[in-house]
Amino acid sequence: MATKWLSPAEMRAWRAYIETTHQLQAALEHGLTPHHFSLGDYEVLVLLSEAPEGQVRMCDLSERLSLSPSGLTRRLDGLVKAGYVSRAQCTNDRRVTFASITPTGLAAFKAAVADHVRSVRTHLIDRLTPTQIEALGDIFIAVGAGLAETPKGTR
Amino acid sequence: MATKWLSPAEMRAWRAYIETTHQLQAALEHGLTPHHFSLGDYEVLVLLSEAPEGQVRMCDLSERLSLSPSGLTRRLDGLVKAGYVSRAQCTNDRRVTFASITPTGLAAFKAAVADHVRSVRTHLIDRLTPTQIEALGDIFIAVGAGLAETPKGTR
DNA sequence: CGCAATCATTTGCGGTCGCAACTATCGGCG
DNA sequence: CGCCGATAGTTGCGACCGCAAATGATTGCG
Repeated sequence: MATKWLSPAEMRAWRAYIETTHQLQAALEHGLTPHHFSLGDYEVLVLLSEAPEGQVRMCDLSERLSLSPSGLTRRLDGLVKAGYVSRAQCTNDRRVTFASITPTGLAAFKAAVADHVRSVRTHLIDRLTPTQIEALGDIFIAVGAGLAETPKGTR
Repeated sequence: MATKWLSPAEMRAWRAYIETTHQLQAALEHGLTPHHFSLGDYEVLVLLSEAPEGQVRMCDLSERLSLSPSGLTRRLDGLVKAGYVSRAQCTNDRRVTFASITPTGLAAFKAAVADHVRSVRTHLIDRLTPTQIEALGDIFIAVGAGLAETPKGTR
């Protein structure tokens, strides 16, 4: 079967994406170090702080973070040890555990948000025109939709 | 100082990017498992196979891969153990070692390329219009340029 | 020339993550 | 009611990676 190669424009886009995405992640990670937690920890706090009761089932968290269950367990371990998150058993279904943000965690999160937003701006948003920002959203929503509809076996 | 928050469009782009990028990487990684190496290994082989003599200085490799020196050492360890890459001392400057692709490595790489390109197509390229592909390249080239010009201390 | 700063690479260490296996719990169907 | 399969979470294990320190080699300046 003949392979359909990438055109120059496709190659350019693909390489730019692959080469830059790691650097961008590292830069954002670095921007959070003064606050003593990682980008992954930050994302947990984002989701918890947005949740109605400040708590989310582990199961749902791992899916929304694209993290394996064990990965989430360990990430929570760190946040619990830091006092930012606590675990709460669900009385209704005793299999499920809620991750719940503590007042300390919420305070730490609020203290970090401004820095992080500034970081996202300087490294990503402010580099782009409004048209490009629109396109960026469109592109990754389309790609995400494609990944979501792919059967899990084929992943 | 007042924090400038993200507009809805900016938030949409940022979230779509962050949430999708991990999944995309995982999907591409998964597509290489039948060939018994990781996306990181694959990227090493790409750079080596493109190099004039099939060899690149460790130093240059680590920079082009956005990998720490130690990370590259370990990644090469694996590739050397697999027989895909060999280390060669530079006679001119005995500090440097070249990573050099072996015939076995080249064969394994060539066997994987078609699968990988197909994977990139199905998960990314074929989801986008030509206009979006152009925009994707522009966007990450701009972001990459911004990251490159940032002083290292600020990273 | 000779010493100090620099550079290229490796190693020890700790942290993060995924997979597979295990435990505990729930739900449905006979 | 009782069992089987599915679901939620944790743990053992191994892989990968970054930082800091160590080693060996080179360069430059006095």
